[in-house]
Amino acid sequence: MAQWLLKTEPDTFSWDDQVARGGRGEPWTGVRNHAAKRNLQSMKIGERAFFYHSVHGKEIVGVVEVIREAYPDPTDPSGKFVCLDVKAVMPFPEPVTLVEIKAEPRLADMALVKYARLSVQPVTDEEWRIVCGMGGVDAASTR
DNA sequence: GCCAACGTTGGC
DNA sequence: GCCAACGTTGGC
Repeated sequence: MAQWLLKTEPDTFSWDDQVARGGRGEPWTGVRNHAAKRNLQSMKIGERAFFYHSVHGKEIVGVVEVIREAYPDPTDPSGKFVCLDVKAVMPFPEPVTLVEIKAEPRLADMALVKYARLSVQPVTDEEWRIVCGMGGVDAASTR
């Protein structure tokens, strides 16, 4: 089971918006980058992803679950890119900020640090555990 | 097929 | 608001 990180600008689509969608979930559209597209296509139903607020907040605010695997992005006129659906699983009691992640030596290799602009990123098992711990949740409870 | 110019993203 | 990083475009 792989883990992921999805970036969104909260002005456009925030954690609260995601929670408001409930179990119906929400299509994760707008990815226009091939590295991110490959990651989207690797994501399987039931896998978890961190929900990251870029620009405003710059923090991981919760965990979402993939409920529909990659399909053509309806917002892409070229038809080349894909999206998938996610639903909210749980919020982080303590959002984990980019500053905190950068200050944690064990997270120095996180894609969020090394490839700041990649909007869909893989997260390793160890990174998942560390970030969950910093966010105040037991990593096992996110499964 | 190379690479300079340009546009976009996102941290600061 | 600036600008570095990086992806994309288009001329050659």
